[in-house]
Amino acid sequence: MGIFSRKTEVSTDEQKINELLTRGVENVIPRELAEKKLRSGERLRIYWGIDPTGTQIHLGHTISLRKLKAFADLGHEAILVIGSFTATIGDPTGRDAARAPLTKEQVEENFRDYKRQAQKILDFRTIQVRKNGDWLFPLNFADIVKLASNFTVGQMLKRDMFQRRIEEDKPISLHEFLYPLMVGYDSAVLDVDCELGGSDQEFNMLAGRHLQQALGKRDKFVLTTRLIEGIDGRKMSKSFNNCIYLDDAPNDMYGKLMAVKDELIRTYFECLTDTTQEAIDLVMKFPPLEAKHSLAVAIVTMYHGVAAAGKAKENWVNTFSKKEVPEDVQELQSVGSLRDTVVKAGVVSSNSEFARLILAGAVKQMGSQDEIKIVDGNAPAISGKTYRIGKHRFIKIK
RNA sequence: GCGUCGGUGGUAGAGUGGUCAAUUACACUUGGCUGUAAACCAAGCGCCCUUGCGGCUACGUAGGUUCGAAUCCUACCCGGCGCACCA
Repeated sequence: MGIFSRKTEVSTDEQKINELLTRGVENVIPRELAEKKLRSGERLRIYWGIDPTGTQIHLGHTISLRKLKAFADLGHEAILVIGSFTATIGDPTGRDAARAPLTKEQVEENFRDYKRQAQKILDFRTIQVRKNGDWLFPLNFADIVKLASNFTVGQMLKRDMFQRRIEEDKPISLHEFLYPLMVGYDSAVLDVDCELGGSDQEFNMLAGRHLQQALGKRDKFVLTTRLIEGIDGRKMSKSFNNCIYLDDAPNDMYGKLMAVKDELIRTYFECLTDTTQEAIDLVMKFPPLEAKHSLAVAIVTMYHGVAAAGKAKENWVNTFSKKEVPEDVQELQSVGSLRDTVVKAGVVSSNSEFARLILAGAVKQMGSQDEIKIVDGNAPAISGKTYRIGKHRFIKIK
């Protein structure tokens, strides 16, 4: 632990503590314990666990990442736990049973990639990284039985996800009961004061609190971060395809942020940026379009810098407000007809799909003044011309 | 192990011998209206082409019955529930 210990001053600034426990936060359990610990001036040990499954970090994940950083910034001991063991077990939800166990090398590689993305938020010089395989792999069956004896089936079944699955006659695999055990053991081994996680992890984290108590370790509090909605208002999730990724290019990130529902602007500001409450209140008085521009600029700046954000805004205004051709049009080599060119490049998924788009009047050739609607499905791809398909797809023929 | 119910398109969930490329809802795509969006309205939503009341492939997997099967039969795989088991 060497370099992390000592000489770090722990801040007990009331306002900072308050912000820490409220902004982007879903729940703090138990709240009194959290407040007491944070005010004590003691250096707390806090951790957040991730699965090294090759995740593309999206804005939803950044709430926890940023929270971890906030703890570190206050002078606490922040630990990032990589689920190197859990990743080799398979999908805890049982949904994707065929998920292949990851090898050690894959875990390493995935984490490198994760770190590359997370670095945009975390300063790894002030964050410890631990792998839960270090203490989970050595456990034998007897150890596991002993651990399991700390829980009752009733406790496990209380989890509402299980309740729902029982009601719906959906399967619950036995190993799903072991998952909270593993997660809980992490916090017992690390003997932490606090665990962070998405609110979907609340049950697992509380299992850890229980286990830690049962094993006579520190009294841990749990802080769940909010699950943020994606562009369309549903939970941000890869399966809904409504995520904004840290790896998104500035223009994409900007475009996606502009597509966010108006009602989410304030939430995004509060959970995803450091903009002060007063500034947010001020921005929210703007017309929605402008408020959203502010949001987009703020977030793109965080991950790509001011210059890129400015350019992204300009590009967006040009293409969508002024209906000009975006600067980064995809250029395609013509292979004869427009259909073949565009299908071959994967811009349109199939010939049938292209035919439908033609029928719907979605395919247009851009001119300096007007757009010409293309009605002939066999129209050639004319060199030098730019075509627009629907609202968002632009291609230029070389 | 026995019994029983079930496995359908991105999801939920209809359909129980022909009229089923499969009702419907959500999601998605596109057009209209807008502020880019949302909401709303409309169309589309397996693939292929010589675009036709066209061909091909699809309702867990493999066979079978039939002029014809998502629908019936057989085997297998997977799941729920009940019974049994209580080491």
